[in-house]
Amino acid sequence: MSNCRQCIIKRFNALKTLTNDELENISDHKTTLIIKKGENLMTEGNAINGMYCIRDGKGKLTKLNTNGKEQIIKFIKGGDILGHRSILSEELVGLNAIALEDMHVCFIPKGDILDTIKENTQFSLKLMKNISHQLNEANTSISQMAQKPVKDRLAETLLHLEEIFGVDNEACIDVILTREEIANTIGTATESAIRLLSNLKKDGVIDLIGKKIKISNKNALKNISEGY
Amino acid sequence: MSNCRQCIIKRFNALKTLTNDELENISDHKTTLIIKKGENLMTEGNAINGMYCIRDGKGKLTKLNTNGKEQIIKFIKGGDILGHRSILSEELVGLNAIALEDMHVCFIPKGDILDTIKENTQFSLKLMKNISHQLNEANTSISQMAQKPVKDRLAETLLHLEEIFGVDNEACIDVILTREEIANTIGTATESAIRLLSNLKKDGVIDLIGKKIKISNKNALKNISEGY
DNA sequence: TTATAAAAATGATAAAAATCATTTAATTTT
DNA sequence: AAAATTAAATGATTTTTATCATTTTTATAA
Repeated sequence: MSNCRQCIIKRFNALKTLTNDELENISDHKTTLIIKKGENLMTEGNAINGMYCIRDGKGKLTKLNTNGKEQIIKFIKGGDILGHRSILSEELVGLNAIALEDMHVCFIPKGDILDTIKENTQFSLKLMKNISHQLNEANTSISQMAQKPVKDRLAETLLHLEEIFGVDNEACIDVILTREEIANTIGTATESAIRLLSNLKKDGVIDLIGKKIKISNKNALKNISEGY
Repeated sequence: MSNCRQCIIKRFNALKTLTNDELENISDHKTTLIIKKGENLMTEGNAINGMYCIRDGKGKLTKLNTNGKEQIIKFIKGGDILGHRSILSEELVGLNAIALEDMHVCFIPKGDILDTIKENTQFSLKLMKNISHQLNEANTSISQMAQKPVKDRLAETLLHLEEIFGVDNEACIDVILTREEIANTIGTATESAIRLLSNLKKDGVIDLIGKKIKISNKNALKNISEGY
């Protein structure tokens, strides 16, 4: 089992503020797990007794609506932390975390997280910064969901996906999503998402190579996302 | 100028964790201000150098969309704190805070907040809890905006408004909003909001008394908000 | 109080988006 | 590799929601 001190993924999150002693302690208590594609790491409505740190793999955070439809709230990848929101608010988990591909994840017990918060102000501040930033993003999302038409939201989402996951060696957005998942991200019907993707392709703004999407005219896409 | 130790509004927020010494210190540094109806307490995109604690008065947190439309993200009232998200994430203010009626507000400089975070773990934890809770609410909001029809969102919003602001002596929701503001909360056109309110009245679910709204059949409204 | 402006209400119409139905293509399974 | 399943694409249609136009009501100012 690997040691947290050697782990380089932590430099992307609040765990980078930990002292060597704190890291040793967490190393001793952490467990590592493999989440296979399609499996749940966290489930909405459940209690949680620790925080997850994603080592690698991509995933989605979703919410199940009353009508049974999935809403994708956020995408996750290596370096992201999960579960801290629930621990800090002392509420049940609010979102499902589902692997889009096999993931390697470390689990750190709640007690260690709370102890570290009490001892290490820098860690506290980084956690707060993380959640505060997420809150700001969520507020922006609400506004866009409420006021932008579906086409604009699709453009926005494609730009966002490229920003998060980067591009592969063929310049395609480096994540594989079904059309349904894209629809569930922008909050529309699958057929509408498919149609709008086809239109963007016809207009030369994107390229569709199987399930992969390549942004071929980023400026045009930005304009569309802003309603032009 | 009043003293924070005597202030009872703080029992509704993170400031209740402060020691007497900390309260004295903040009392010395705080300023009190009156925000008249319609005025801004915070403005989107601005820097902020402190945290606000609302003593009384009601307000709205809004975001201006690219098309110039206002989206109401959240309602605020006495006991709520503002600006801490921006301080903690070290980002610009994300929302406008606008008074719906005259407000009394205290301003606490950023330095005092950050000092207190470092000294008082309970205060830190309460702040984190506050933001974590807000993040959870925001995520729920995204999901509902994306997937619920306008009618359901209106029902949801009316229930939410009653929960936040309570009712007056005539059992009306105790806040005065224009139809446009209601529309900007649920993310629809003003005319649509008006029409749906009229329908709810016709169906005997609510009562419209001038600008005041009375929920006359809460169960029916709950069912509507859940899509039945 | 009357004039003026702003907000609310309502009808008619247009645009956006969802749903249903079917076909085509891509994956999986046998 | 063929069959079966699932996902993607596309057309036709309906539903939802927005926009435009106008009237009525309410609030504000002269």
